[in-house]
Amino acid sequence: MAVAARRKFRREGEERRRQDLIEATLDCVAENGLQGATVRAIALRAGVTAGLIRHYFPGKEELLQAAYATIMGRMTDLAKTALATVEEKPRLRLAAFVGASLVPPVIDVRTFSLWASFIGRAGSDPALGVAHRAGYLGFRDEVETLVAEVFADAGRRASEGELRRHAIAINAIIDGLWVEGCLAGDMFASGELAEIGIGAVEAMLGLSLRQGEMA
Amino acid sequence: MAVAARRKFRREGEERRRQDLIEATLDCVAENGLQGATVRAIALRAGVTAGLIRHYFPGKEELLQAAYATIMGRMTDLAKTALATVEEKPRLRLAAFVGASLVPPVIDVRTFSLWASFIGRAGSDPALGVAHRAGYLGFRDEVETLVAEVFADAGRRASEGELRRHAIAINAIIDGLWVEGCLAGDMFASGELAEIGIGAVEAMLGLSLRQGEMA
DNA sequence: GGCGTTGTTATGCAAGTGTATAAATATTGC
DNA sequence: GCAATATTTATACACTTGCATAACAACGCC
Repeated sequence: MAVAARRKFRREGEERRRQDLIEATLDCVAENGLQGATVRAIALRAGVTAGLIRHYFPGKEELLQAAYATIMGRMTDLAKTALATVEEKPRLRLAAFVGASLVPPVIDVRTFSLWASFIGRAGSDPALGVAHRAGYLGFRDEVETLVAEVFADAGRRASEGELRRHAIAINAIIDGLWVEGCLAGDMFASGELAEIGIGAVEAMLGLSLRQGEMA
Repeated sequence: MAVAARRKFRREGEERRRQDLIEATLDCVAENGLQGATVRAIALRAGVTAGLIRHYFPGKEELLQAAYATIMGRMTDLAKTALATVEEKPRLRLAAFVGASLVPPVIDVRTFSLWASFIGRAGSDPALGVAHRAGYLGFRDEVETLVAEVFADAGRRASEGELRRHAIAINAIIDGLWVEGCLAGDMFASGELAEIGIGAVEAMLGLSLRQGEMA
């Protein structure tokens, strides 16, 4: 008798399974928004059955939080990688940072979809709002430090307020170009956004940031 | 006998009801994302029962599309209002436009929530992607025209490529500051973002845009 | 190689989903 | 007032959702 055979399976390490489930969740959210992230869809994509989710997470809510933490961490890491350039001179480092923020893998539709899906609820979900602020401020502080170094290197002085405003504006330029690059990357030539971003920052600071034309 | 009384109701004009339903939908989406926009939640907020939705829309999908079209139109209108300043001189008009884009009602958490909720699916939903592009390009063209007028007014010449790059960068500055203002408006003093935005655009164009200090 | 542990599947359930349909009543024209 | 109309409510249905539970089987240990 062909009785419905029970599905074969392998036991995976706990960390591996958790990671797989989180990754599957991110895939679902990226493709169909939070609505698409049902336990069954997630399980299907992770290659397990739905019930297993509750073996690794208290509930779907916690899985989503873990997924959000993961994507936030990943974005932060990307930003840090962009910051950790090998360049020595502050001006080159700033240029490298801006440029790296405006090409793949930072420019990425999937990441953008995830960001938008989660951040859309930052207005109503306090936890999300707080997380965004923390990430943004950390990021902006780094930019501000970088700008301060650039100014020092160029022998220019700037007040705290000026540094703050510059950091806010540079952040905004990067964010704005990032959104456009993610949403409609094909409208721009390869490297064009990076070029525009660096040019804009140069103009804003009144300094050349590239080698060969440095004052 | 206290038999369950049927609910009283009033007949509203067709257009009014449609608008109410759309507005209720936007409220639901803004507060709890697309997930929160269930027919019952929408109906409750609109003060009607769920079945009525299907009397005005073929299905929930169409209601959501109508809601998206509404918010897009509203954002476009706000942008147009910001563009339609009374200023005569191109430089003042550009400054007024940038400034108006960075204060309420353009800066608004609810609008941002709606934008993020819908745009998150622009990567997977072609219709959304196309709509975004159209809106963005229209917007950018306006900025480009404005920049061209500013240059002409200042007696400066710029190639098509330069104009394009300036428009892209100015757009990005506005968008980036807009996002921050919406997400964490309380981190900035009133009018600070507008000030930063105008200052950044001035630096990028190498021109003063305000009265009294014009070259 | 048998056996306990527990990761995993399978099944079931109550609540919520969008939609279809019929009944009821507010409104209009006479 | 009264009948006709179609807006609105009420109810039902099939399906999906997250979660609970029990059966099962893969792996480690002796």
